[in-house]
Amino acid sequence: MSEEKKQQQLKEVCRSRGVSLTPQRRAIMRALAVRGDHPTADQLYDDLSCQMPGMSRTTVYRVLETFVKLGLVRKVDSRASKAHFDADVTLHPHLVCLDCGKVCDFEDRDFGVLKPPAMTDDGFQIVDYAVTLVGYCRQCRHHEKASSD
Amino acid sequence: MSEEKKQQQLKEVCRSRGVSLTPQRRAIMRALAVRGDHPTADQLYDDLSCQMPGMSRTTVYRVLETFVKLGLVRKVDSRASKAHFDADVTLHPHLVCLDCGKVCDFEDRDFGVLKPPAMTDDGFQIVDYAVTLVGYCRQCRHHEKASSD
DNA sequence: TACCAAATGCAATAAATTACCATCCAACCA
DNA sequence: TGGTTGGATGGTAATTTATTGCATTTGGTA
Repeated sequence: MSEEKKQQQLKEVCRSRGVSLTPQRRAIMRALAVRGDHPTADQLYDDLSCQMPGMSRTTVYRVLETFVKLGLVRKVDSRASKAHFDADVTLHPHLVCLDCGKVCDFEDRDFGVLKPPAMTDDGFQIVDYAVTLVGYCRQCRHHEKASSD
Repeated sequence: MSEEKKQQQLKEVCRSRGVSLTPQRRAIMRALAVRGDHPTADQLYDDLSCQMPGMSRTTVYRVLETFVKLGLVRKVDSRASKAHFDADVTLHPHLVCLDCGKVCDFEDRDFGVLKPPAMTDDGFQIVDYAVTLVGYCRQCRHHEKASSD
């Protein structure tokens, strides 16, 4: 989805759910939507603090959480202990680099399309799933070569 | 794999890789292997500090990391920002509860068996993958009912 | 049994996230 | 258009999770 469409979606969802459409929320959505990778809250804060001086780190964390609740943004699991965010909420597999922690999309969107049951025998209700491919991005493989034993 | 077999494996790997088989390592492996869910380092520390007074939190973190490096334990991604550990290193899908953060095994081990390419067009080298089913465990669904609107 | 490198325990530190609260402003209404 | 108000923000402090430095202890081996 384009950045403009995402802004449109943000506007509609804010209106229909009765939450304020603040400049910060617009800026955070823009910053997230224009990135091809899937940044952490802190990476977004770094991007934003230049463009919008006074933007608070707390606000970035808070707004992202709000977006997740509103279904505008998806939280992506990575192997590192920080949350990554994705403006594309449709189900698709991700690549995670074990070296630099970068998270990006796997091109083949039909890969790993599954039909999990709505409920397990144990009574665990399944509402979503994620397929994560783990390895080493091109950049890190190149560094690796230089320093490998 | 049973807890005894896991201890056996630990012994063999320690010997072959030249690392010490300490009481702490045995205790941490036992504590992990006997749990059906996949605890965090801190949960294991809580379990262990009762049985083995003097056991240090640092040691738990450090030993788990060592086990991962030795291939004895797998680190499991969850939606929460903490690492979970699994003594079963074979590839299998996990269930993650959005409410309590608990991570456990999905019974159907053939579910989500994929064959990712070794390399993407972008030059990302794939070495592993994970399938994570997300939802609400039975316990949390019951609590939910009581407090739902 | 004695040695030594590796492992441990403790304390301090770092990184990521959340809580708190005074101030501010987007949305709504007259 | 100006006033009102409840939700949102910014800054700091606190919390949670994880890591590091260093002195002490100990498993493995001669």
